[in-house]
Amino acid sequence: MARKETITLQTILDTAFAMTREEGFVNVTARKVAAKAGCSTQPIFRVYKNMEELWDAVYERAVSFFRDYCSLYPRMGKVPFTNLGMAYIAFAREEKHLFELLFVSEDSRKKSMYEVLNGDAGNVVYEINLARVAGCPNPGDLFMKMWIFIHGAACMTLTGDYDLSDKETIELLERSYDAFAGNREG
Amino acid sequence: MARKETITLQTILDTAFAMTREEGFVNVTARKVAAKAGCSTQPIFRVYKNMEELWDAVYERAVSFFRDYCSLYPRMGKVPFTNLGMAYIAFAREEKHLFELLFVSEDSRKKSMYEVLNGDAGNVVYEINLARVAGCPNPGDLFMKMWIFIHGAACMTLTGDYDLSDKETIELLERSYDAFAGNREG
DNA sequence: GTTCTTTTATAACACTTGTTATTTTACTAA
DNA sequence: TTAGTAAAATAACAAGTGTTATAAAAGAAC
Repeated sequence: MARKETITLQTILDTAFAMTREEGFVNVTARKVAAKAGCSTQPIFRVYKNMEELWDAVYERAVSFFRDYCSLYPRMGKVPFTNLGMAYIAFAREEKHLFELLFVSEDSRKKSMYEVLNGDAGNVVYEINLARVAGCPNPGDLFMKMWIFIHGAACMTLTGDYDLSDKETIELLERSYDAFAGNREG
Repeated sequence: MARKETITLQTILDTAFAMTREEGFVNVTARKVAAKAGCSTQPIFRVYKNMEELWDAVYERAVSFFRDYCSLYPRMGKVPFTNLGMAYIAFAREEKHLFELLFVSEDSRKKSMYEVLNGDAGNVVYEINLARVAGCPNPGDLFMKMWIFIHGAACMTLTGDYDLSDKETIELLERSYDAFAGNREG
């Protein structure tokens, strides 16, 4: 009955999300997305009402991407919060633009940190319960301290002010946990 | 011999810096600065070769402003690093746009964190020596841990994910210091 | 093949940016 | 008062943005 659709919503969203990863959210403009997708700007405005809608979709995809990234990250920590912390810091190093969008930007659509962290898997709640089971008397307070520390390391990674290896970072997190938990240093 | 100068370099720099504090670096455009200063864009390009030069000047002023802010901040901490840490976190809360420019942005002119922290007063070196005098065996390592924590709290302040009072923050920093230093909790 | 419909491309509008050419203004020296 | 000079204002250019009006293209039904 009519011309066949060649540029789909998925094509556009995929392109825009890839651009966010590579060049940052700010560079996701109508013309640049169109150029990357090999079409004019028109197909964008057929499937999305306006750019705001596309940006919303990209943001939501970034949230999902982060949650998948964390749940797929190899579990290597011996103490609570270390798994999630290592994934978080690695994410800041490997996906700078996404980390910036999700956790440091002033973007109006930004969710709170804990909203992003608590995905379907419920990472934070899971980790806190893990700590409780491990015999920690005040796991919520301990998580807060640990997360301030982890977030600090991640943000410094982003700006190049933190440059420890994974091995060194694990050690650092484990020692910090012990310190916050009140265990003597070994 | 000629017309008297009415819009000086100082006027323009003051205006641009004030705008950075209030609206952020991104909003310091030629036309907006001119509007705020009550003139056309022409006087800007008389005293500065281009906007890049003005932005450079604004950035340098932000660095000075931060250093003054820290050295004027009331000293309230009982343990090392707490003074600087409290000032840093307060700066993130009170001067969001400046903090963003100096410590989290991807701006090309951004100095490293430690370069900014080590002003004429040599804050970091001073604090580390203070810790050494206080009998700390490894003040450099201790500072690193403390500063990751402090930076995390400051960055979370910026995004609204941290909202403790000054009193609570001091306590938090002092306990963290004790924890990192290996002192038992009281 | 013709007609109809939807998708895509082209072109344009209105706005913002840095920057520059031109004109106007204000002051000083003679 | 006049002439010269530097500062400031006006206006324009080129490039970028989101968005939309219009034209072209491609496939389906007849």
